[in-house]
Amino acid sequence: MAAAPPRDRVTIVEIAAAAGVSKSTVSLVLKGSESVRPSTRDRVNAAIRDLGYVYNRGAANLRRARSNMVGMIIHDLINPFCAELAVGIERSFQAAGYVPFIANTAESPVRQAEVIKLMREQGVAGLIISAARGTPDEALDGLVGAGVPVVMTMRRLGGRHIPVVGPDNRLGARLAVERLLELGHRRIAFLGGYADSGVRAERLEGFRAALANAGLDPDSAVAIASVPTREGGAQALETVLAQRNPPTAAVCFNDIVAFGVCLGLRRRGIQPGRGFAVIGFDDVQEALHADPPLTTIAVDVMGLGERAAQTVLRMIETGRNTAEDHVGAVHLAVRESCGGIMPERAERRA
Amino acid sequence: MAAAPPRDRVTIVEIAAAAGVSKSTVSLVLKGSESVRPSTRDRVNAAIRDLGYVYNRGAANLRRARSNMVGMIIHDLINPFCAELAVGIERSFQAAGYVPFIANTAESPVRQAEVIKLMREQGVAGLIISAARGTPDEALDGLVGAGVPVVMTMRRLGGRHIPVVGPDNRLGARLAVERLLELGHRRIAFLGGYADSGVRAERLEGFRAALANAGLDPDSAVAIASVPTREGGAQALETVLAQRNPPTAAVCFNDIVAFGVCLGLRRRGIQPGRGFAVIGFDDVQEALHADPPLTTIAVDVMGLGERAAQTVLRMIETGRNTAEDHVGAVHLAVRESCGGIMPERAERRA
DNA sequence: CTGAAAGCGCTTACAG
DNA sequence: CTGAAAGCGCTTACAG
Repeated sequence: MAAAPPRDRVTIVEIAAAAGVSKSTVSLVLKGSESVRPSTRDRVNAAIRDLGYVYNRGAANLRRARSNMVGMIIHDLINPFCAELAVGIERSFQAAGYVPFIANTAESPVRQAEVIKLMREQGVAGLIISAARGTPDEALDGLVGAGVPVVMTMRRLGGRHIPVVGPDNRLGARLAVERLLELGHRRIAFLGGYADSGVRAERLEGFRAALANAGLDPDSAVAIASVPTREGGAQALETVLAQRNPPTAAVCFNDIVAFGVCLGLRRRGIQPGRGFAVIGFDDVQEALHADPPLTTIAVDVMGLGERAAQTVLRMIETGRNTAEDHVGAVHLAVRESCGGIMPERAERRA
Repeated sequence: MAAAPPRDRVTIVEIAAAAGVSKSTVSLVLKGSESVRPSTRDRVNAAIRDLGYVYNRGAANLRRARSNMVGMIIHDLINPFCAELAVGIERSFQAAGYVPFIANTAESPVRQAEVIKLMREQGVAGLIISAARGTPDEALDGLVGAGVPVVMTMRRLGGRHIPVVGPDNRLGARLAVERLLELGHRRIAFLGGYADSGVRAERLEGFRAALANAGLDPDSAVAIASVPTREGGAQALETVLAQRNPPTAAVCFNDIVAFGVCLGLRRRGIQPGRGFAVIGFDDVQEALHADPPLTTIAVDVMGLGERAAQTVLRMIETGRNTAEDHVGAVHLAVRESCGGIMPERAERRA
């Protein structure tokens, strides 16, 4: 970073001089204090306008020992689910007058550690993090130990009391299975997601619970892990279809995997929702416009993002650095990929 | 913003006391100065470690009248193209030791104005912006007038000399048309994109130029504007198929529109690439995994993002606040949606 | 209702 | 090689 020629920024002392008051008074006007005489206020504001004054928030933060910056660390910004989450978070922060730093770790714990350090140095008032895969349990200890409010989204960190905001993974998976059972499926697979994923573990738990409830043996149901991508979904499908007595339906780790499963089905000439039922998880925007439209567990990502933001905001403003977890509502968004709906349309297609 | 209980941050004076040196020396150690005796340096570093010191970048920035923050303003972070762009930009900034503020304007010029104000107050050293639709030409005058380096991506602002980094829209569209002509198509439509979009105007220009080159009448080729979404694409397709003597192929404003066109085709029982050729623009990650894989103009978004970042970085570090435009290379990524490739596979499918 | 003074946590000449 | 002093642009008691 070479030096740029110093720009002469106009400061409150110049405003004070122009308005014929002290800089204390300018500061009072800036914060909208009631105790400034209107005529003085107007003079100051006129000077601000005329001189093109720009408030220096950094200086103010330093003096007040408080900051209006908040951080958000996202594990994969290119994932549409994460992008929607980020937008929801950002929206709330902006509305509350905070400015969000965003950083994408691309699932790298190393990068994540750097970013956390940077954010601390920058003096963020609080932080929301969707942790990279393989994040060590102690990754946030420094931050939390220093009293910085931290909220996790989606993913939990082992053994730490950090509030988590995420959807009801167990219930979601249960709803999906129940739907498939209603439609008459008995051999249902769980497809995709990293084997070591905590979110996957929860979804799988709901999946198995629903099977057990229905008197089926949850342990006999296949669950294939995969990278949570389209390719991963397609591969998981191949694996499962190669088995003797293959399933007739799948609950997928998430929508992206489900898209991959649908792709794989179509490659084999099977129409998703006709020959094989597919249900996703998340309800990303694309799900509605997929072909066929994807039945999925809607989690209201934006809402979760907003909730996470509200939670840190409250922690910041009350000075407490703990909060309750939030388990967000989910519901089944029934569309064509699981079959059994809109029989008239299905007829027409047949 | 209520007050949080002030945290007692450890500062360089405490480090200085613990190490038995002055704070000047601590500062020197912090910046890695050569002129500190190794034994002193080690003592200081030990104190830093022991006391859990965190550098206060805000204070440093204030004193140095320089900042390590840069801003990026994105018009729609949920759009995968924009997300990839953001990631490319962020990567370069991080690598250069700057910390990027990111803001999503969701195509709102009002929001954008707020965000620009906030970033100025925060003291960003430079800014990259993909402007919201309908941004007034003077939106960046304040910033630029104050000498803040600004680079635009993708979209240009009328009548202003702000460097723009974007793909070669004209060439891209030309390549697409040329391919379709080679494949024997003669009635080719241009589908999607807002009618008032500058990017669309450029792509359309390339489209028409290619037709004219081939001796076809560019004015007789249909161009249907639409919102640049899947729905928009599907509607544009409907419009065009309803005409007498409809086209047999389409160059689409972007990949999202192209996905919508493919969706619309399939709804009508037409296989994209067999009954109707479709070419997109951008080569978002999804294009490769779409069904069928989308032929499209690859623009190397991440590379454009990195280039934009390098450009502001150079402006920041040289103190100049102009730079050349960058017109990024493009190429045609041939896949199945335009037909004419992989005849063996096509045979097998038939 | 307004001003003088101190101080937030750093860096930067300038001495020595 | 190291220290004392000034100052970045604000805010905050404290007087008056």
